[in-house]
Amino acid sequence: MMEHAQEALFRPVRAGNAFEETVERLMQAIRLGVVAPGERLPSERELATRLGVSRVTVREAIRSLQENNYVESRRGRYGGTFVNDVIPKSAPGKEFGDIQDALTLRKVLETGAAETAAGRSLGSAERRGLRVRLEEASTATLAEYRRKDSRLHLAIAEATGSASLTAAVAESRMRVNELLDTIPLLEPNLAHSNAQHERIITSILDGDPLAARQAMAEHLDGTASLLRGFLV
Amino acid sequence: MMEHAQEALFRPVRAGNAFEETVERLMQAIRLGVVAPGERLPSERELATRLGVSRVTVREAIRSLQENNYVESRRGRYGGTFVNDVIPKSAPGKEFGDIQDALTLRKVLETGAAETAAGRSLGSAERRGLRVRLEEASTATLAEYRRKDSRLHLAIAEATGSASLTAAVAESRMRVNELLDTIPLLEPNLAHSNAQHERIITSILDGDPLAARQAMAEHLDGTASLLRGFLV
DNA sequence: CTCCAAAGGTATGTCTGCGAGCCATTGGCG
DNA sequence: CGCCAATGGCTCGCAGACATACCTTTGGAG
Repeated sequence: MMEHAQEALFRPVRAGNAFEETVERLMQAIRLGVVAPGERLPSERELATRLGVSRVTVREAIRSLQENNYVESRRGRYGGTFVNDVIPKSAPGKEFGDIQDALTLRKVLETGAAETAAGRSLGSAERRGLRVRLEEASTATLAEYRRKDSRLHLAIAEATGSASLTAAVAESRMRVNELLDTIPLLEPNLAHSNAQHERIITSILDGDPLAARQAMAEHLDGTASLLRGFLV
Repeated sequence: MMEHAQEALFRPVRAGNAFEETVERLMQAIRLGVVAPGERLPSERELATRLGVSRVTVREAIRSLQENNYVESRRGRYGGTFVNDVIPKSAPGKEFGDIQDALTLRKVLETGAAETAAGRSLGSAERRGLRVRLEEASTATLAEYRRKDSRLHLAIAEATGSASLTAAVAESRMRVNELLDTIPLLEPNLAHSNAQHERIITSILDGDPLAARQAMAEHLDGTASLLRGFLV
């Protein structure tokens, strides 16, 4: 019997209870900037359907976000639940192994995504989308940088055309962002990242898979060593 | 709001109910060969703890496996639930998009795993483990090939030292194996695969990440085009 | 030969989460 | 100005899953 593989297969079947998991998803959407401050979340009924949980559970999750001031709800037609400008909260301490694990998975997923995206023939909408996200990230302030950065990286994952790869990247980024939130974000890092983003997107749009992979790998190694330096 | 990214974030929070998910996990362990025919599953109490479900749920899952003749249970000390020799069941029809999605994710994960494993300094136990799995796969009969093949690929994922990457590979393989079970497995494919496995493992043991990635990519492309040919 | 630890088999009461329905509020449209 | 569609707010009963406890079987150790 393969002892090590069992750890993967016999891990817990549920990430948590439905409520906690729902909170986590909504937090992801907010922290990754998929729903930006001022924008509206899908309606409770729609979220319940899409997340596969009851509306009661969705409401409990939203209530807890309200209590932490992440969102505000308004009733009536054209009402809804709107995202506030939020202060990212810091994560609890992590083990070295966890960090290494998260970074390993991220590198595999994101370099693979960049290579795959570069190897596809992208539609004009996708090409435009990538350029827009790049522009957004490059003009972002320190406060909004993490969110804009995530949007760009998610856009790259989407450009692979694989929904499950996009989901995996989103989850992976969430894990890594928790770690990144605990360390300072400095202007020089930001400028450096922007230059790397530029290379990555250019390589993808030029249809150069190897260059895209290489550029993404360097980009990720930057933040990875930053993380290891600060947290270990 | 990023419409496409929402599809990933707002996907259902639970893969299914606890019972179905538990059945799925046990099936994975059996179909991937992590627990081989004749071997014993962990005890019900242990599975309940590790999977994070109640023993009642574990028992219901095991019962349904018994009814489908995948396992047999024996009472008493040194009893337990033992894996039978099973006939792989065929999967229901899939959409082309699903196939593409599964193959894209698999390629990203497994080429990344091969490269990462080759870039690490492996312990002697890990090196030996890889050689053993390679040997097992190369001497496998047609009937046991899929299982031995999966064991080898999982061993490569484990060699990255990343538990979450291993879990992702296991899940990905499960998806792809469902598809592979619907198409014939031929001797020539098998011989070809063995040669490729040899190259992959040699590259990993030699510490040559690029060669490992390259060899894995070619290996996966082989079955990928086979699949596309048969299923589309 | 006896004991007993460890495994599967069974039963019960509790609680979470779900479904479904209804209420309250709001702002645009006719 | 009144209607009404779409949204959040609320309640109640049911089904699934859980924790816990106890029973039954088995085979090795003493």
